[in-house]
Amino acid sequence: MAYCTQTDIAEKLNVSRVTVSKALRDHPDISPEMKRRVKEIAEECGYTPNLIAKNLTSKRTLTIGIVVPDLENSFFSYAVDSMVDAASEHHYHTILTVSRENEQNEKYNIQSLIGMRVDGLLVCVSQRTSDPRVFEEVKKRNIPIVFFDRQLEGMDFRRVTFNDEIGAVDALDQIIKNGYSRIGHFAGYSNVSIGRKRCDGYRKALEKNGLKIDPAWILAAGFEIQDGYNSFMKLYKTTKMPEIILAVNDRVALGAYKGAKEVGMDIPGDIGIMGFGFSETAQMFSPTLSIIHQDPRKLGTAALEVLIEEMQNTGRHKTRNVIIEEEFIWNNSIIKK
Amino acid sequence: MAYCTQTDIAEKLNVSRVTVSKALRDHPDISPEMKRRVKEIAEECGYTPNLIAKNLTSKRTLTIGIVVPDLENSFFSYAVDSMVDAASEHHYHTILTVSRENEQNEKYNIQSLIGMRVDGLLVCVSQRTSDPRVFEEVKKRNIPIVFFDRQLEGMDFRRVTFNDEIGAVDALDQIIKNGYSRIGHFAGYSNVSIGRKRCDGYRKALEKNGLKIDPAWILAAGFEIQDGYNSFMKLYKTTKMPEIILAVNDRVALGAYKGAKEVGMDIPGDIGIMGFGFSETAQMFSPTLSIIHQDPRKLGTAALEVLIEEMQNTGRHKTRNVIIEEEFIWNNSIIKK
DNA sequence: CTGAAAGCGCTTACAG
DNA sequence: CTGAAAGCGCTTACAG
Repeated sequence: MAYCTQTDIAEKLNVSRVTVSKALRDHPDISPEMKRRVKEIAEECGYTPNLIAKNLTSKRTLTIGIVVPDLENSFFSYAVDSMVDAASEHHYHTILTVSRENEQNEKYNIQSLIGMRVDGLLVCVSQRTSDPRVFEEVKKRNIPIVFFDRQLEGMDFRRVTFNDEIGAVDALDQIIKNGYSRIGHFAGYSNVSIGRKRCDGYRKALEKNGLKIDPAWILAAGFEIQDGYNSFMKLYKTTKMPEIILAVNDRVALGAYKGAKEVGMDIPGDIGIMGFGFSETAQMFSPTLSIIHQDPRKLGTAALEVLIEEMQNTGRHKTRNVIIEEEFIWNNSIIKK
Repeated sequence: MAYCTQTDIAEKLNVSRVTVSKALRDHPDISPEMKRRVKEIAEECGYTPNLIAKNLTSKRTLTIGIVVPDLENSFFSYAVDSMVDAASEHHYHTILTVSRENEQNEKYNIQSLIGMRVDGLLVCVSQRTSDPRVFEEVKKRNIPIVFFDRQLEGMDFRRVTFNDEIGAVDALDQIIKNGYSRIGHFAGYSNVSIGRKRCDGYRKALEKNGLKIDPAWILAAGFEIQDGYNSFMKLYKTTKMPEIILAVNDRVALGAYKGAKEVGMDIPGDIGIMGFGFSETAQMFSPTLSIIHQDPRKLGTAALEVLIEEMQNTGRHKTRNVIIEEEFIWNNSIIKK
């Protein structure tokens, strides 16, 4: 027989199922001797509690559902990794689903997770998600949910995000204090929220430090390697190059590296490059990329903690939005004067 | 009320629970009119089937448990991503667990998955796993299981792996046919199976092509960036440098890049570098790294397919071990003569 | 300290 | 075409 159940154990011992159930859970009702006997048999017949049955009765699954847009983006891999870790510390299992940046998949995933009666939900919406219906469903059912990294505008769920604006200002403060003043920005598109916020941070930092903003140094070309490369080449053809380029992400920074290499400019000797990113990827660069560090592990861990709080309803001092600090890591792509 | 059940629907309609259950599943027993009415109410009250209860009765969970050593290794992220994709095509859910290269976690994860009564298991064991007991447990319970990438020696479960030896021979054949003959190898340690197999491939390729194997060109230093760097520096101090270096993985190749840069050698102009790896990482290199491509998606998809076969017991023509081919991708780190 | 009763939300097999 | 009965493996609340 493939699985041994509590009933099987009860029959062997000639006691009731209840006794077995209690003994297995170390319920104070049961005598030590009985517990010993029950556990012995359980061991013998290879008893594995049927979590499904347990969940049906207990109304809790001790399971958290995770929805990410894409695992191939290593940022999310790291975030998920830390969530899984943190969850298991709290004795929760995790069910991971991937929506591949597709709103339909995302909806389907969330519905499945509801069907599995997860105790809580950790979700990072796809780039295009706009339909709030599934989330209203979640709310109606009182399922605790926390958004991380990205947010669905207009919903009052709790969320954990980075503050790119502050991150950019802090980092550029350091750069400027170090004596740099000619700083350009390879921005994403301003109609994408991260693109806009990072660019805002860039502008604020310059203003704050009394530097003029030169529109020719803000190149809004996109988020991919090729875009960074193109921006670099375009900039190279102008007479006045900046000393530092702030890239909207690491892929764009990589494009700038490729461009610099092609035209024979040395990093950091001839030009300094920095970008929003995270440490593992920064180490892949040569020289290692100076980054405004968005630590996916901090994000993941924080999101899980907030969810736990939400699930235990201990959130008396709820802060609806948790902001994760970004930290400037001065690697080797900018000379420290 | 948070959740609406079949019973709720039945009461509203004054029919039995069975009727509702059948109507919802489009059972031929039920009249179209009744189905319509049931579905209408279901929609109205926001009915979501309780998968847990369903599973308890149906004895199937339509869920596959995945165990990986580490998500921070992007190789596994990609593999998992493709598994999740492929699984959902077959209408299976996936539960992902991460063991962090720790045998204890791994054991715990597998036991949990058994407890959740997953229909099948996809596992990549940790580097140190040696205790076969959990796996014997799995076998005793007749839970279909497929090992991927790594294998636990001595168990006769099905597995899906790469063949590094063939991959190396194929790639080096191309290199040698292209006119190169002085080829070195930055190996891992030979007591680790992947290190050994890749090195064997290197040796075989040279022998096959009638080239002498120079022990001074085989540097077995480890698997990390620093090891590649050290090997490069050591090699650089000798008088005779090879034309090509085959690195045991991409991290070691990266170390070699750093070394080359430091001593002012141009890749691919002064030296060619290649390594075992996969395409996304190779693109991060500058110049892009020539790789013996271990495609994690091919691996993941194949593992899932084998598992599905195993679960459906249709494996009449079972091949116990599925080998995934590696393909040489000639990027920009080696000059094509 | 032990157990009989009832139930979680669903399905299967059978009867009408 | 519809439903009463029994059951999946467990737990809770109550009685003895």
